[in-house]
Amino acid sequence: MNLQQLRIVQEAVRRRFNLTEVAAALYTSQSGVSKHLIDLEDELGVQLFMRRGKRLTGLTEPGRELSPMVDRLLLELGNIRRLADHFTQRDEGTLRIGTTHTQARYALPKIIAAFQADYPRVSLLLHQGAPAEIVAMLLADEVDIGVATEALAAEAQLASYAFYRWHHAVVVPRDHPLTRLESLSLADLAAYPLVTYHAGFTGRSRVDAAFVRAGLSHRVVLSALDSDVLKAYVELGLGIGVIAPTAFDTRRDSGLALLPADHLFEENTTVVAVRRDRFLRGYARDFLCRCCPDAAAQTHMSTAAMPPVETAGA
Amino acid sequence: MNLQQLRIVQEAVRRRFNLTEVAAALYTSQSGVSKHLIDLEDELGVQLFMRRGKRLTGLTEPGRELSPMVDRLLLELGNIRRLADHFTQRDEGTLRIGTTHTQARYALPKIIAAFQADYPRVSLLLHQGAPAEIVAMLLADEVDIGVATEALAAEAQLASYAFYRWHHAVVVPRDHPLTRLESLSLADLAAYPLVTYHAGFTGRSRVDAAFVRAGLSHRVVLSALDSDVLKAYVELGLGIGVIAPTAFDTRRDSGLALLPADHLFEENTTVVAVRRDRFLRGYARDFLCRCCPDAAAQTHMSTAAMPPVETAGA
DNA sequence: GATGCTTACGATACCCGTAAAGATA
DNA sequence: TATCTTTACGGGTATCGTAAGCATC
Repeated sequence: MNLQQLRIVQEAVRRRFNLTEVAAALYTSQSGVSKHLIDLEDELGVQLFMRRGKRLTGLTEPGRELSPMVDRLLLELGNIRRLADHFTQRDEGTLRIGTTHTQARYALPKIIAAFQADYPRVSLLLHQGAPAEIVAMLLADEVDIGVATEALAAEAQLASYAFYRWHHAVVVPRDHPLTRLESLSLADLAAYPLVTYHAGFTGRSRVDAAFVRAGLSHRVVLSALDSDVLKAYVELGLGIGVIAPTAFDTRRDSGLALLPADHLFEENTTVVAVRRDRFLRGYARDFLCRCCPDAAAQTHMSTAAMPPVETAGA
Repeated sequence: MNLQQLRIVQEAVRRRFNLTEVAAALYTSQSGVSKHLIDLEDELGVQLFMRRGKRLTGLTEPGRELSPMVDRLLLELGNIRRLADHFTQRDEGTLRIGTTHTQARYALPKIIAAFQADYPRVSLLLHQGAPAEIVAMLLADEVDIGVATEALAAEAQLASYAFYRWHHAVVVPRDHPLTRLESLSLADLAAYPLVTYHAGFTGRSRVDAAFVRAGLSHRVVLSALDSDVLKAYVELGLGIGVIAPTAFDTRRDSGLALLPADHLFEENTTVVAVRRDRFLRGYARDFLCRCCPDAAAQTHMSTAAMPPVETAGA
């Protein structure tokens, strides 16, 4: 049994059992890949992959149980590699951030600019996606850090930290009747068609929940996943917008008015999350701390108690 | 980087950096061990071991952080091996149990006999030790299962399950004045010299706590770690015994009388524990379930290993 | 016929063990 | 001096890649 064999198992699962792809991904020959898998199955004495003729089609039951073990083992291998890099190339490397449009466009730029200034030798990679995709990216080790309002905090494998808290706000064309009200009520809003986020994005669930709780029925005439699109349609008069106020720029959005609605919708918390069992390079940890000062405490490091060096032998 | 190098790192830490011993333990040459460590440090670009001249004396800071990662990685490697054995040699192998004298002598025999009858091809290994040693054995992967009343439940890395609950009882010579009392009080006991367990054994802390709480001072004239020794001294008239009632055998201990004292001391729970992140072979899991029926739920298996401790956002 | 897996085979690199040398206590 | 680690060197083996052979779709 060796590490390359385990890497191949993992990659085979990820690539849906196409060994040609696996070989390409691992920069090796597919004949070697094939042999390694057969050797491993031989050594373990268990068939891990189901086959239809020569082609692999899936995992056997032992294979299904083995797969997460392999993942954890290789994750730990990555931790070792990262730990070494952490000490040798202190401020050099890559930081991969998975985030939603709204965060990438409005919440992160300031932090990223400051971070880049302090770590000029770190290249940043922004992977944009839906919250559920960000969770998947974190779990598959495709990004180091995830930022979103939804989905992250619910995943037990992730440690998430509060980035900022906010309430939805209402955006309307500058001359809209709602701008003349002293204070908004949900009933006022329900009278108009709404324009807001897709389900699963940027706190959409909170928006719906508020109306349901008030016994009002609202009509979402258009839902989209990014705030810019929403604002564009509000400007066209399609409906009134319910968006994250971070996404409102007084200067740029001069054709629109932002009406606070803190009292109407439940609070949202945008969080930054990392895989619990993954070692974070120094600069990655710093990035996390810049977003969430209260994350300074954690940092995973040596959580698992060192085996007592002393009582072992004799 | 390869698995052998990591095994060597782990063994070097356990053997306190004596590479000659490491080589012996891993059935290889010490020159190879030395080279592997140097190669690994080269590849990682970090010195892992502190050296005085040529001798290794300890871990550097990177080494200290790396060590637990290596342990987790190799634990996972063991899980893979065990999983394979689980499927190939279903009811064949070894079961290593770490336990205290009292459990080995009185609580386990019946279960072990039944187990052995059902799994004739499994060899059992009883490692006897103090509760703290049992914890160390579990963490160092020297035993599969631990049984004790103390120490186990307090360790976050272990999952422990209630085996049985009990209260301390009093043992006295057959004709002792205490046998004539309707019911015992702590004050009655405090009048005599006591014979009971060592600190850290079989609920000793509960015994002391009871007297302290009652504002009484008790004198332990002899403490020992096994119940048989205690009973012998009680029989000699050295003092009255406070022991686990499991350890009393009406026929064999005919020179003694057992006086219940459920109302005097707090309840103890003897537990069976396993390392959380360790895969249990089928028969090992069965043994656990025979002791603790409510352990049937757990079993680690495909449940993404819960990383130790730390919670964060919500 | 295109794609994908396995087998065969030769070159390379890696790993191990013996032996000798160097360092430490 | 005895113990321990490193370096040197040679033999064996495992790994890898190319190429050919087959199965699947």
